[in-house]
Amino acid sequence: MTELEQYIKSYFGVVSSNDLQTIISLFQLASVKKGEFLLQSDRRCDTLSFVQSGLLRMFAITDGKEVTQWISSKGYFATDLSSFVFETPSRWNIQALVDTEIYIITREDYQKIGDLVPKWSELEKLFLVRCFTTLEDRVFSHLSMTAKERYDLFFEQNSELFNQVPLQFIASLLGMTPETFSRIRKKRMS
Amino acid sequence: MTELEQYIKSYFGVVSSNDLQTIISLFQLASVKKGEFLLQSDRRCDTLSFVQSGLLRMFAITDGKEVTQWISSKGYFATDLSSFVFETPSRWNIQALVDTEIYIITREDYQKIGDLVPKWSELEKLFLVRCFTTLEDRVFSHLSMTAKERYDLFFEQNSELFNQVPLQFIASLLGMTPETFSRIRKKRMS
DNA sequence: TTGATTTCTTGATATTTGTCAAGAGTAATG
DNA sequence: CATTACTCTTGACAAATATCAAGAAATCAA
Repeated sequence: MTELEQYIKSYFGVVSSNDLQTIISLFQLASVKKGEFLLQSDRRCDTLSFVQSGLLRMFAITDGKEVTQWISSKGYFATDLSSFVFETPSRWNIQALVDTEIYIITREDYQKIGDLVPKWSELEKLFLVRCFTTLEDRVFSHLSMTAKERYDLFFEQNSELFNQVPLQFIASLLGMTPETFSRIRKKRMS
Repeated sequence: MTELEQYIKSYFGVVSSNDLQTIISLFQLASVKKGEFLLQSDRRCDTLSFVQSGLLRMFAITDGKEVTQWISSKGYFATDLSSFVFETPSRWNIQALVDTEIYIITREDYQKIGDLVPKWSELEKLFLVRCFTTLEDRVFSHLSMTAKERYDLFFEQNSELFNQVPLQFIASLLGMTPETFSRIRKKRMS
């Protein structure tokens, strides 16, 4: 499980070896087949997962159109955070784009971490602030950047996705149509 | 200080009377004159504030242009969360749009809350998840809505700002130019 | 109250992005 | 490997939004 250790560390920071073992023992390795849903909107989200291999897409449907909010690749986590914490209906669907392996934890087991690892609430806080900051940056990109600029920035930071994921989904998460995406891409490749 | 109690409750949820008193005693009432900066970008953000009266604008400057990320009115909080928590240079400026009264707390005093109020870390977590969810919604609005739709939604939720704030700032935080904003507004008013 | 300053509106025009439709390319399945 | 289904690209066109410039309106400060 040494890779899960890395994901935990990368999100939550330094944890003692003992604590790390405690945390990791509460996760289960599981598989999601291509096309399967890890979460459906309007259901309650009872789990949180780290992607070990494969790809998960988080999306919602409005006006009959799918809007991709994020794509989680190896090392990323996936959950509807609001639903996971508040037990409200989920706003997102989470679906596997390819056969995917995940480390998954239930809400009950997640809550145990807090009891077993004294420092946990502090680590969790830092984790949440990082997530918040990432989204702040993302909002900012929509206030201050054009479609081309968002394309370039995303390509810099996530180039590996461009040959693993249907490009229409990347277009959607960047807030543009597949056609616009395709035209920008053409320029960038020539 | 009964209003500060309400802000705390609205963000952090139910707190016992005793704990609330403890928390509130660590905040100071302070004034920020119109035009004054509560925070400058690239400086470290050492405080968190709730607006008691007046208006604070959070913005950044890129390519010589000001981009308004948010406007905090009565009851909202204002800080660069990332800088406040990680002590990194702030990405935002925070400036008073009018003479403003705030309840302010320093990082040191904020950390004391955690020691004095046992439930605090749990409340803080819920607070952060709510903030995260709000930003998720905001990202989603840029992926799935037109300028008109964002205008309408923001007007529904924050109509009081429309006659208190230079409209160019609202335009910016909605991700459109002042001209586009003005034209949409004209249609909506006729 | 009166200038001075800032903010808002409006029109003309340019640019960006979206829509629709068709075809080409690619991958999935039996 | 053949056919079926997706996915991507391209062009023509439409719609949305930005830019620039000028003037009107509102606000501020002396």
